[in-house]
Amino acid sequence: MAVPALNVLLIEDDDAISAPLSRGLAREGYDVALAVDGPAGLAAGLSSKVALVILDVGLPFMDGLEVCRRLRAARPKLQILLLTARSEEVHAVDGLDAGADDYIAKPFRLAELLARVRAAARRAEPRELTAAGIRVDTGSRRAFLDGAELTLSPKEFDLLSRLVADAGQVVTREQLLRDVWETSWQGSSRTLDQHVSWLRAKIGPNLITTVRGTGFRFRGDA
Amino acid sequence: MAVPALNVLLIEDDDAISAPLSRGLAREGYDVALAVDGPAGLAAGLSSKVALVILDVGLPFMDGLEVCRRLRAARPKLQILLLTARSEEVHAVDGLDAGADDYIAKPFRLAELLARVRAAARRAEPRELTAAGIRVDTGSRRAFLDGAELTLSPKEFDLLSRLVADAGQVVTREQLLRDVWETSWQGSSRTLDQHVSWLRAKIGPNLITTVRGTGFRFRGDA
DNA sequence: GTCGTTGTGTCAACGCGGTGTCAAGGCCGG
DNA sequence: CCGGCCTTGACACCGCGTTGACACAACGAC
Repeated sequence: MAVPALNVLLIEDDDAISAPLSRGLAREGYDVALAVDGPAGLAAGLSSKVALVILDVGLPFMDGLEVCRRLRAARPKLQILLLTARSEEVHAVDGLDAGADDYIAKPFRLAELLARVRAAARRAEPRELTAAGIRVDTGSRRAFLDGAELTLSPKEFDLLSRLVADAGQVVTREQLLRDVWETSWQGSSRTLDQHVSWLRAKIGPNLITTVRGTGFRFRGDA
Repeated sequence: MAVPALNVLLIEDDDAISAPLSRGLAREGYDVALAVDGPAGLAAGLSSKVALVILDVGLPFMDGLEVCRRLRAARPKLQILLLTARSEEVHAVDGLDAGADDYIAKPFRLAELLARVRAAARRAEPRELTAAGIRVDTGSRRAFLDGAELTLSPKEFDLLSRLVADAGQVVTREQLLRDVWETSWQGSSRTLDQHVSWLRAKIGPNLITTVRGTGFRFRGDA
């Protein structure tokens, strides 16, 4: 399902936790960045590229709750998932007050955390993507070209969404296969090219440009 | 979101809880009112504008349970969601006895509360849903097509309600099975398709669109 | 420039699987 | 016992994804 390589920021000083976690997240297809103390995490989290933050409450130099509060103040729609050292120590109230969207108590199972992250990621996904005359509405799964609705197959829709989500940037074949096809099999296959071809037939040949040896790029606004 | 500006009343004296909560609710698109003690909450809750109440049991001047009882007596169909200080203190029995529709124990996760609210909102009070010539009155469980009443079976009505509630949006098969059938079994079954087929026979084939591989979408425009 | 190599565009064909619908059967309340 | 209502299996349809084949464009070596 077209999860467009969501940027996740992990703020955690304990390597024993952050290492397996970021590995697991990467395996699920997220783009993971790591910060190891409060101020660094806060700075990184202010970047609009980050859509989801996993935040430990116990951090050097700046309390996690404080980081949470500041992040929330600056970015109301950011998804913040709090890791609490023990469920007793930090009450839900504190987390709520700080503006966290969800929290999970250590020790936690990796699978559960990933499930929570998936849920948060769904909430974080933008409902509408727009670039170069194309509008993609993920809620209704409809796409428009200059206001006129396009009739797209499921895969075509997912592919277009993925490309438009990173409009102006190159999306590699591997990313596309991973996000749209959910297979990391990178055997040579014409499938991807075929779908790109079909898309071009429907939206015109100028919006998707081939980046030879790498992938494709959707036209950034202009 | 799915619910068009549902009026929610939050009765909570602790600012540390009410502040983030009302922020979270507002972010989800609800119209939130706040009352900080029992009598005020009761008064506000009697207004027919309010469709859903989130009620803390520990309140100044009047016990939350008492507020709940009185609200229930006056408005049988009002959705009441109880916040209990700790799961041990107030038993489910008390809450149910007082007439609450759901209750949730502190500490709770914001995401979970919001999910419960969504569920309650879906059940909430004589709501009239309208889209594309269809009018659904969930109070009397009657549906109309261009003013003419439809004769629908219970499941057909539930299905139509669910689709119209998210008119313009794709409702996945999983969501429909969960919300209409309340089973999370996602075994392949033709049941859902059969009901959609029957619905189409009664309201015409153009209002419900199949979104292949995902679910169905009810026509969004008026 | 020419050639060879590698990556890409696209056509056509195939087969799978999601969906629409009929019909049979079961459950339940009147 | 009858009549709605829901479920389920069966079956056909057809949209859709996949794949192989082939032409061709891009690029490097010379």
